[in-house]
Amino acid sequence: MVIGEYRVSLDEKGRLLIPARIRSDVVGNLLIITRGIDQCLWLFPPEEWNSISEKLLSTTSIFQEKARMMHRRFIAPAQEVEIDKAGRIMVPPTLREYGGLKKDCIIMGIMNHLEIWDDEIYRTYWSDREADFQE
Amino acid sequence: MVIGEYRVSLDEKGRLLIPARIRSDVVGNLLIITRGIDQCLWLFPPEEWNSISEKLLSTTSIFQEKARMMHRRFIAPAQEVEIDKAGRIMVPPTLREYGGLKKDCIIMGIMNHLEIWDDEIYRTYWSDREADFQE
DNA sequence: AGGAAAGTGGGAAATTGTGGGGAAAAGTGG
DNA sequence: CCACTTTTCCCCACAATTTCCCACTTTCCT
Repeated sequence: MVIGEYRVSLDEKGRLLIPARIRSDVVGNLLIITRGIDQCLWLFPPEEWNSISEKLLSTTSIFQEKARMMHRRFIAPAQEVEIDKAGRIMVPPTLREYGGLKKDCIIMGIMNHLEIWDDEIYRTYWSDREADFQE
Repeated sequence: MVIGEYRVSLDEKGRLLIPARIRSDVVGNLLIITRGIDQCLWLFPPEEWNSISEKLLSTTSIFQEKARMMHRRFIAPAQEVEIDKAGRIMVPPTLREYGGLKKDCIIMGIMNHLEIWDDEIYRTYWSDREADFQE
């Protein structure tokens, strides 16, 4: 039950502060981070992630083309990250690259997950869509 | 229960480091490596491999075309590899060639198996698919 | 204004990753 | 069968990264 959108920044060590407002709504200090759709990163609480990944894995086999694709796209890039004592997470390098994260980022809560965007990419996302949104 | 995607590189001796994050989720220090689908290599823990290979072998006979194909494709190329004290495996030359592994590779955990890709080939894999993925 | 909480940065130890030497084993050719 | 080359294995030393921790600054709240 997390909502809100915040401006955050990656430090030189690749750490990203989860704003206190969001943090207080996260249960443990563990999150699963993976690639989202539209060049952003998704963060899930472990239980949420388990139900998603189980769904993806249970019904499918590595001998099916589509299943392999889904596994590679969502399961493989996922990593467990811990919120440190200062309330930061370390964004893994491969995901930092997928998300195109530079320094300035946006983190937002959307009920049962969080999204991290590169600030510039997020702006572009909206400027590309604001037009078709007007109908 | 292995997930994560990491940038790794083959050294001149054909050795490939299994990142510590993945290693800690692998039970013993033995893995079975074989050809995967889509020009990557698959790595299984021994028990997982046993159940897969048994399934492939038990239900089929060498007098069936498809069975012979599966055996030659997955069973025959399989080799046991050991994780050495420095956490590396030695990728057998034939498999290295099959996977098109040059220097820069990607290793990823997909719950009960690992995949190794040549970095460039993996990029191509996605650039070929990103389009149909958008549904 | 003052105290508490939130955010920021960086030092240093511990762990992880990298490369390579050299002995042993395997492969090759006469 | 022996000499020679190549590959593999085992080990160590160094480099890089990560982790852990602490101290300082800024913001928020009363």
